[in-house]
Amino acid sequence: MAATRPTMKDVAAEAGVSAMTVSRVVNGDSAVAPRTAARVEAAVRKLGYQRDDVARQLRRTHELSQTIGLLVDDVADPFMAAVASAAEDVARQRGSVMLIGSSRADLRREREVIAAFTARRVDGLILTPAAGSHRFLRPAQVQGTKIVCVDRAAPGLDVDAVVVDNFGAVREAVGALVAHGHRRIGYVGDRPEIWTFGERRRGYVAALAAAGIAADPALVREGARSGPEAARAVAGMLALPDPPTALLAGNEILAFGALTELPPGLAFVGFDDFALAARLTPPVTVIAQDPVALATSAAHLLFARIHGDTSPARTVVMPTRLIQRGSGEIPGPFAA
Amino acid sequence: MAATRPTMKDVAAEAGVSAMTVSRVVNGDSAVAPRTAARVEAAVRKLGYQRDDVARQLRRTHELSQTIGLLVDDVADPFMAAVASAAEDVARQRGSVMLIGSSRADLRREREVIAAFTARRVDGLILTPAAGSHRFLRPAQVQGTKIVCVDRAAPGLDVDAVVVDNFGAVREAVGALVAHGHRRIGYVGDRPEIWTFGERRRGYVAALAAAGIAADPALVREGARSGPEAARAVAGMLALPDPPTALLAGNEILAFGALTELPPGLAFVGFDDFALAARLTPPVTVIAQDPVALATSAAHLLFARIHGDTSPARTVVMPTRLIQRGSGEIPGPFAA
DNA sequence: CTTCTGGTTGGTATCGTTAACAGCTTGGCT
DNA sequence: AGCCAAGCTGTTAACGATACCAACCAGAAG
Repeated sequence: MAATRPTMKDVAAEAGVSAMTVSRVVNGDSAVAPRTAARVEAAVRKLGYQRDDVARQLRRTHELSQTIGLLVDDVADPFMAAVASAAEDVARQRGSVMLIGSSRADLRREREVIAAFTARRVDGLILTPAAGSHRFLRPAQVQGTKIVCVDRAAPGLDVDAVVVDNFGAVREAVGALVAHGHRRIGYVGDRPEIWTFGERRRGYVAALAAAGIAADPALVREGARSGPEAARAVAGMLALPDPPTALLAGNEILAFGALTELPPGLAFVGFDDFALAARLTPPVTVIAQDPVALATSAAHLLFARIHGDTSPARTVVMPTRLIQRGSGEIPGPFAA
Repeated sequence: MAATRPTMKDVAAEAGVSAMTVSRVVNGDSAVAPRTAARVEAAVRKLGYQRDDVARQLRRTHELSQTIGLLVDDVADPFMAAVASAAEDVARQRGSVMLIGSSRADLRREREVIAAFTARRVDGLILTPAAGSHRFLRPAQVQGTKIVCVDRAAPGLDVDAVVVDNFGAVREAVGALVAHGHRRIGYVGDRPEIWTFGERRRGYVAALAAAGIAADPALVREGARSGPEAARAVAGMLALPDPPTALLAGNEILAFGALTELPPGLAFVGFDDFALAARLTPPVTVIAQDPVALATSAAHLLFARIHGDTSPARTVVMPTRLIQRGSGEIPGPFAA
């Protein structure tokens, strides 16, 4: 049957010493005679003892728990997966473990998961905040939980964030489409209430405005959260009497969906680079960002805060790069 | 400054009751007079109190910690990301949070992360075991930590596993290539010491043997763990005096790498389906499996164990499907 | 009036670990 | 011998929550 987990007391009895001595040995405290330490170590091995970090954390309430929490929309999203991988790498380097949760863009779910994390005394949180106010994080923050946002800013919360210039990147990409002779440019994005997608749409609108093109609401489809949804949105646009000649997809997942519906000859730009972009026909022009660099930077920032950095909250903006591979350079009807 | 986290004692003082009463209110115990409960709730809100689950877990040592651990090779791998997402979903449904770690196929790292997890009293572990013996998990298992493997079996450990028939799937796919007239078929895989890739190679070898084709070691490149490594492996094979006319890639990441080097006319089959497979030229034939179903099944199995299922360890085999899209049906030199 | 019941509340000990301090050796020095 | 320092080990009391039991109160029953 399930043997119960041995405690320091058990090890102490086995080795004929006090629990305190076991503690010292287990934690590598030098002030133990080598012979005693050897006896304790033998007992540890014999019983299969492992220190109980739950009890340890309780006793050492003012020390760190060496646990951080990561909250993303959905780990299955390749961008978020890269973020999670990079964040966990840094956590490991810093001797911490990482709790992970998916909000699925649902603020209530995000709240619940964060509550479960803070109840376990995480030292800090890395978030891709869902839409809506994150004021609810204030108490946790006041009580010492460090918070860093990645990919998105958190409305109503004074925290560090590591993001890219979504507005500028999209404005540039749409500007390039305009320069290639497009005036009817479609945009498929996720919910604009999510900071990142709000910024991207702003960039789209700004580029059109700068070119003196009136924005057509029929060419903007937002709230798509999956490939099939994006595909339907694109199909809808293409069925218009005056369909777009170019299209911008707001992220990798939406790009995949859009590409399934994309007719040849339609110009296309996607946000986020992906493995096979160069292999498609035509090769896909993308706005590339570096999720690993974003997350690594965010994680380092978090650990700096955890270890006492109290400087004012800052927002780190990482670069994006427009990679022109062909699909975005297909000339439009107004090409020179 | 960082206000310190309020405790039940603080709430009790604020509400003019004992800590015990606060505990009852916080945990929804009914035996509290409504007026008292209201006073306590007001104090909880006023102080921003949240129950400390670390202390709670310690006191309730024989209850569950409502925490599970997931250990994968690398969350950034799309297959593993899907697994993580699905596992976390189930955990959440079951009221648990999930710790995540990446082994990067390094057994030592896997051990360390698992130790950090068990020290935090996880109720169970979902693993994609790296190469090597997992005997080291025995003590944790004996002490009650439930373990389920997903995607891979764990050599030397008596645990549940949810996998696909990698051997049969690859044998079928390679058999199909042979049937299309190929005799020089290349294989790019990860380290065969990892159970899954061992099985896949066995399938490859068995299919060739069944067709009476002598295996050529120059056509087998193993140990590739990234796109670029797979690309180099493929380039190496193609530079042979007698290059392959067909190629099988052992997983999604390797397929992406291989595809960058793949000349037109070479038949190709990849293990794992991916979003743009149908969009490539030619469309890519794949062996599809369902990582979400695998992980969901594994997680349900784990929670069943956690909640007392003591039946003998079982291995669940989920289906794969050969999706013929074109690249795998390109005829070879021996086509009828 | 006493006893009892049921509903509510509080006290105490404990989970496993460790900080702080106390106590015991041993050996060296005067 | 006497004393002290250094090195090692043990004791006690927490950390914050809760299981268990005791105590209290009102009102009902006898």
